[in-house]
This record gives sequence, C-alpha cells and structure tokens, in this order.
Amino acid sequence: MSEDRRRAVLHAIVEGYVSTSEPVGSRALADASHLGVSPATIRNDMAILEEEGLIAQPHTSAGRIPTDAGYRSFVDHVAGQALQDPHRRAIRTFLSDAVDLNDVVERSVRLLSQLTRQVAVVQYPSLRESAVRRVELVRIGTDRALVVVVSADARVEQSTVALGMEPGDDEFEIVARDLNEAAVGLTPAPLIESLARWVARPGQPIWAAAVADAVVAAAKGGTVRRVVFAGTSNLARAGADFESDAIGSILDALEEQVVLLRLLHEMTGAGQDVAVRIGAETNSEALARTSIVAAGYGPTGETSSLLGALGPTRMDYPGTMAAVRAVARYLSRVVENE
Amino acid sequence: MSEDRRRAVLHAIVEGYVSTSEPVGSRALADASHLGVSPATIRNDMAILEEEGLIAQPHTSAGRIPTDAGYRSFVDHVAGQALQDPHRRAIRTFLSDAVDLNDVVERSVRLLSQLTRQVAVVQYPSLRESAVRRVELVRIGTDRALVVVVSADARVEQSTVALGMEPGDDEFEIVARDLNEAAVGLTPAPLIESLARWVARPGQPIWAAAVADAVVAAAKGGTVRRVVFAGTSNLARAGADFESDAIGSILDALEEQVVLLRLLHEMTGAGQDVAVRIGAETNSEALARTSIVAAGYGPTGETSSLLGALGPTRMDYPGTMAAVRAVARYLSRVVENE
DNA sequence: TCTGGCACTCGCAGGGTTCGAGTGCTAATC
DNA sequence: GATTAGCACTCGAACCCTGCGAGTGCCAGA
Repeated sequence: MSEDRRRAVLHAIVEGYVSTSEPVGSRALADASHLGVSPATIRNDMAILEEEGLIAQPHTSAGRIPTDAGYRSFVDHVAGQALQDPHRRAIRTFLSDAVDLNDVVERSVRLLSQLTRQVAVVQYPSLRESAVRRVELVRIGTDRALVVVVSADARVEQSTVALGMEPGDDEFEIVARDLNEAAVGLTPAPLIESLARWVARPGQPIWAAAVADAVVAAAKGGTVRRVVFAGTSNLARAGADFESDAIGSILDALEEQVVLLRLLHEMTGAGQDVAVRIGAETNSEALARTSIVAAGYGPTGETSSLLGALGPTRMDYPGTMAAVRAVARYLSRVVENE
Repeated sequence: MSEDRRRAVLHAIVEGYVSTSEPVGSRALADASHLGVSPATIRNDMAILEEEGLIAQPHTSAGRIPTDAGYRSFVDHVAGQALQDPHRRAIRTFLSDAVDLNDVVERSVRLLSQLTRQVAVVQYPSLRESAVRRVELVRIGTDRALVVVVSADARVEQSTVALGMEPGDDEFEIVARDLNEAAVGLTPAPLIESLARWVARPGQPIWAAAVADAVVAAAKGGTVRRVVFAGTSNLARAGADFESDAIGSILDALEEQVVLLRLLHEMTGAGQDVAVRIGAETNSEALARTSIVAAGYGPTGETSSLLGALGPTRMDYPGTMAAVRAVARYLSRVVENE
C-alpha cells in the first residue's frame, strides 16, 4: 500500500526537519529511515506529497520541508505519546511544593516552559461557583469604593467601583454592613436574587446597584482572565526559525494578551484533551509562523481554564503535546484539592 | 581649552553612534558638529580619548564607538533634559484613566516602554504603613488557612498559612473572630503588640502564632515584591546590538526577577533622582551589554519602590532618563492620592 | 596648538568560480 | 504496475580575488 508509505515518508520528513532544522532530501531519508526503499521511490512519493500541498522545497536544489498542512496531517495521525519518566517526576515534585494559588500557577508555567522548551502560557483558573464568605466595602477617596469578596473556597477577588456621587460616611458604613448581611453564605444563583432585593429596598442609594454588580461578578469568578507566561527566551533561542523582526511581533502579541485569549478561547471548543493550532491556523499575522499546543484544565467535569505552549511551527509536536497534557492533568488535580 | 573640546568630541561620538549605530569617524564628526575644527584635530582628541579608555575602535580602519566608561562620562556630564511636550501629555492622559492599583502599574509599565522604546520595569509599590481594616481567616483543606488582610488604604493582601494540626471547626471560628477583634483598626506598631498579647492568651492554640505572623507581614506591606515588565519586544528589535543568543539570556534574567531586584535595590542608594547602570556596571553576565535607567517613586518623603528602563548600552540616555524621571514623578503623585 | 597632506591599513561589497546536494526523467528490472 | 539505477540538470552556499574607500597615524608647516 503506497499510501501508508507516503504517510511514513511525510512523518520522517517532519521528524527530520524538526530535529535538524534543515530540509531533508531523498537520500538522507532513505539511509536514515527503515522503510526499505531507494531514494528514487521516495522521490516519487515526495512528488505526490508536494502535489497534495503537504511539503514544499525552499528552493530548487534543496530537500523538502513540511508545510502547515503537512504538520497538521502529522499531528492528526500521531498517536499520543507517553511522557518521559524524569519529566513525570519533575512535574510531581515541582507542583507539590506550591503554597498557594499564585504559586501553583507560577510554578506550572515555569515547569511547562522547561519541559517543552517553548513559551508556556497559563491562564489563571476561574473560580468554581462557591458561596460568598465575606464582602468588604472600603472607601477610596470620596467617590469610589473597593469591593473585596472572599469566597468559601478561599479565593479573594477585588475590584474598584465608581459611586458616581459622594455619600456620607455614616451612610456608607450602613450600606457596607447591610450588603454583607445580604450576601454572606450565598452561591451565585441565590446571591443575585438576594442582592436584587437588597438594591430595591426603599431608601437604598443609587450606587448600591453598581456595588451589587461588582459583588456578583466577583462571586462568579472575577472578570479578569489573566494570563502568565514563562520561557520567552526560548523564542529568542529559536531565532533561526523566524524572520528578523518576527520575534518582536510575537512578543508584542503575547503582551497584548488579547490575541492569545481569543485564540485559547477558540481552541476550547474542540473537546479533545489537547488542541493544536499550526501556523496560519492561528489567524493572527504575528503568530503566522508559530504553533500553539493547548489543553484545558480545571476541576473534574469542567475544564474551565487553559494552558499551553507556543513555539515555532517547527516544533516537537508529540513531545510538546505530552508535556502539555501531563501538566494540565496535574494542575487539574491540584486545583481540585485546593 | 582643549579638555572642553575633548568632552564635546566624546559627546558627539556618543550621540552619533546612538543615532546611527555606526562607528563615527573624524571627518563625519567635523562636518556634522559645530565645533569649528578640522578632522585632524579631532583625530588627536580621539587618540587621547582612546588612551583614557572612553572610546574604542571595532577594527583598525573604522570610526570610534564609546566604551562603557565613555557612556558613563557622557551620562555624568549631561544636564537633565526636559521631556517632550506630547510625551508629557501622554503620561497625564494615560495614567489618569486608571481605576485601581493594578491598573496603574500596568499602565505605567506600558507607557514607559512606549516612551523609551526599551524594556520597562515597574516594581509594585509597597504599602504605606496603614491600619488594618479587617482580617479574614478562611479554612483551606483541614490543616491550612488563608489569611486575608484588608487595610485602611484599600489594599488587599493574602497569604496561606500551614497550621501544623487540624483544629476543630468551632475552635477555628472562635479564633478567627477573636483575631479580627484583636487586629482591627491598628497600625503595624500597636498591631504587633496587640497580637503578641492575643497569641499569649491562655488556651490559645499553637497555630495562632503563625497566623499572627502572617497578619503582621501583610499589614507591613506584604512579603512579595513583584516586578512587571513591558516592551520586551524592543529588545528583539534592537537585535543588532546583541550577540545571537544574548537576547535569550536577557529574557531569562528578566523572568528570574532575582537579578533585577538586586540590581534595582542597589541603585536606590545613590539618592539622586535617576540612577544609571551601564554595561558591566550591572555586575551581571547576562546584562553585560545592557544599561538600566532607574528612579525611585512613592509618596512624598519616601521613595519606596522603583521603576526603570532597560536596553542596549547604545541607548538614548538623556531621553530615557527624562522619561523615567517623568513617569516616576507622575506615579508618585498617583500613589499619593490613592 | 592647530591644520593640511600623505602613506598605510583593512573591512566590505561585488563578481566569478567551484562544489555538491538534490531533483526529475527515462529506461530497465522485479 | 511498482521499484530501481542511472544520468543530466539546477541552483544555492562557500570560497577566492580584487578594488574601493573610509578612516587612521604621523609629520611638517602655519
């Protein structure tokens, strides 16, 4: 069956190019791989693969390199790979020492960047739906307030609210106390009702509505979905894979966070454990020569947040996928127990 | 006075090299600058400057470039420069829209990176000494607790404490309530006393001490001194100034934070408004080809935190210094009013 | 102290050549 | 029909050579 061999040839090209970063030719491929055919045969297969748009040659007298479509085919047909044992141990020891949520996220992102040798990205875990334990309202200046919500699962959310007027201190204190009473112990669903009643009370100032909104938002899991990176230096090290100023654009895109958040969000849908976007599939000019391997994580049942690795299209997909998958699993477990 | 002219020559060399990034020769210098002397004279001055170690030539038949010492001399003798007017306006509009502390820091660091076209670094402002407004103790698992301290100046600090045992729920609740009573309304000095008495109460569990420590630490301003960056892409864009893999090392050093924090800390001492470290003065291998311009900021009287810009030694020192100074001033003002 | 002149150095850019990896095609073979 | 060996061809990378010119240091004269 020549189709099987063609696939083998494609895979060999991908692996060869990934490890040497040089176009791979028919002879080298025939020598190194264990498909027992001659270079000429491989050349024929290559011609077909090229027709199918899976490989290309940078210039006439060079070997072949995979196209985005070639990588895609490779990724889709590669069986999941087990993580190397030392890596497995690294994950366990690395994450088990974490002291709080920040620390967990911080450690995860570093770990992931080390395992993959790519830029690692971890989105902060979203809160689970949990009861409000305490609401604190603190005055800032004359016309703003800080809302702090401590939830029963030990997370702290804060946000600032513009009051739109300057209430008296007494009034402010009373509202703060009432608010706490109206909110404590409730999970989001009843909380919303309770606060709606609270806002509607006769004599309640207008700004109570804004405060209530902030409390609800915080209880639901906060509004901000921050993202942290590590390993940006790996980008610089892979310099040869990018045009001169592409690295700058990529770093900008990362700092923006917007592009990345959109992309991670889009990748959730698929539902498989690990999702991969290759090159132009990122739909982002800056990231056109990069690939992203991402996975969801979170308490069982809901994969509420994402983490992933970003690197040049010429990356070790099986290895990266294994690492991303493994870190996502461990992180899920940690988040679960917190 | 030939010494004055030598200095002028040095400054012209620095300015020329900074703007063109090419070694500057005697003729070009004679043409462009308005010291009315011939190239030959300038060559003589150059010979002396080179003897003094202030300039060097990359190779025999090339112009001169400043050494670290040359930049140092330049920086020390340059009068403070005023910030350009559009920049001044940019700072005002940019920072005035900020809604909370995070936002202020976030905006500042972006702004600074845009103004300087370098990597900007801002250390989170330390808390002022302020009274505790509320302490919340939340249980995590069975043997740990989350301590949340809301201070009167509207900041929220949290940390996790290992209890070392598994207290009963009732006991835990009582301790939490007592703790709050013992702490509320106190500034650090009396707080420490009050909590010491509280810990010593008969029947108080052992873990109360650990909790008390956490509260004090939080009230004093938190233990972590985080640093945020922006504009790392500017490093990549200045690629020509660095050897191939130097950018990677620099990014690593930034992510580490340790090196940077030490460095910023060292720079505080000097007491002038803006401090500059050039090349090898950073005492860091990774940063050997970079310079840092830093300034302290904080409420009047105490410059409690630092911010700065980091870039290749070949940077526009006067411009960068002006921008750093200006942002530090505005930021001080903002922190003051919060 | 400055300047003009001059001989000298040396990196860089351009052009030509060689080398070899890799290809596509065709004809022979399994 | 699939595979292979052979062969002519292409074309980028590396190398060498050369000329150019920017820049220098030094010396003698103003």
